[in-house]
Amino acid sequence: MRDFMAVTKALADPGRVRILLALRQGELCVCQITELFGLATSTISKHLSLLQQAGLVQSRKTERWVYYRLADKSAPVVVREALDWVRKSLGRTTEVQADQSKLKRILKMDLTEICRRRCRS
Amino acid sequence: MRDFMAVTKALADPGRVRILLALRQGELCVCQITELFGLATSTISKHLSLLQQAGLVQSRKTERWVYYRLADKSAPVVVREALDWVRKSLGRTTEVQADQSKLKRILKMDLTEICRRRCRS
DNA sequence: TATTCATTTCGTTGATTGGCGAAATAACCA
DNA sequence: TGGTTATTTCGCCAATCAACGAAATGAATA
Repeated sequence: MRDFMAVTKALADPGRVRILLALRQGELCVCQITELFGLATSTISKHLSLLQQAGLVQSRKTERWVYYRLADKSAPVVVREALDWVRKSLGRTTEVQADQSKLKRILKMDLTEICRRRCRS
Repeated sequence: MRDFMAVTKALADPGRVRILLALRQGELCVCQITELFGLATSTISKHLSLLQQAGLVQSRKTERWVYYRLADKSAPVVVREALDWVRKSLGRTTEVQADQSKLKRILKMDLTEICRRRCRS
């Protein structure tokens, strides 16, 4: 019950759900996600922390960046089914596809440039 | 997205999830659910209203009582899958089975007696 | 018609949550 | 070592939410 509620609470915010859907593309670093949604870095970091506590995402640190990715097949059943449900329910909505388009553009940019740009603004 | 978030927000409270699991037994009236969880009637009513708005439960009014039941097969896919996920994930946890035991005792009681008892306390 | 009774709605209170910027942390580079 | 840089943590504010009791609703009954 405890684990299940961690998952439902993590899914109860549209921003976090959109992060999960963005991660279908593959792993993303915090600054890319920040750029995608236009929120403060600290806000995104908090969301990611919550998603990770629920087991929905995993992270990996390389050089200066922390990459987040969706939980893999070794994750608990409740988590895998939650991710399947999210993908199936929202994968094709226009809102999410808009995120995907924007993300494609972001992925073409250089990581360091994204971060530098964000600091200026 | 809007509909999906209504469902996830509805599932983000343990009390509401326990209500859904209790309704596996079949339809229950508000006073029975109130008795089961020991919360104020107004609190339960609000939870049920939220669950209904999300499409997870349906209601039926008969004589003095309002009965709530789980959404049936005519419900949207996203709702049916949410209910399946909840049942599969939590159906056999000890916490939920405790609710079931208590519910069995409540179902043996007379409806009018449950309501009368609650008013006194 | 007036009353009773189950439920819903309303208004309030205390707790949780999402958002931000600033400070702390941790890893790389000069 | 000292300085940059990406991320996390902290402290704060505004908004949301769960819980309650009281008042309103609405249907059955006396």
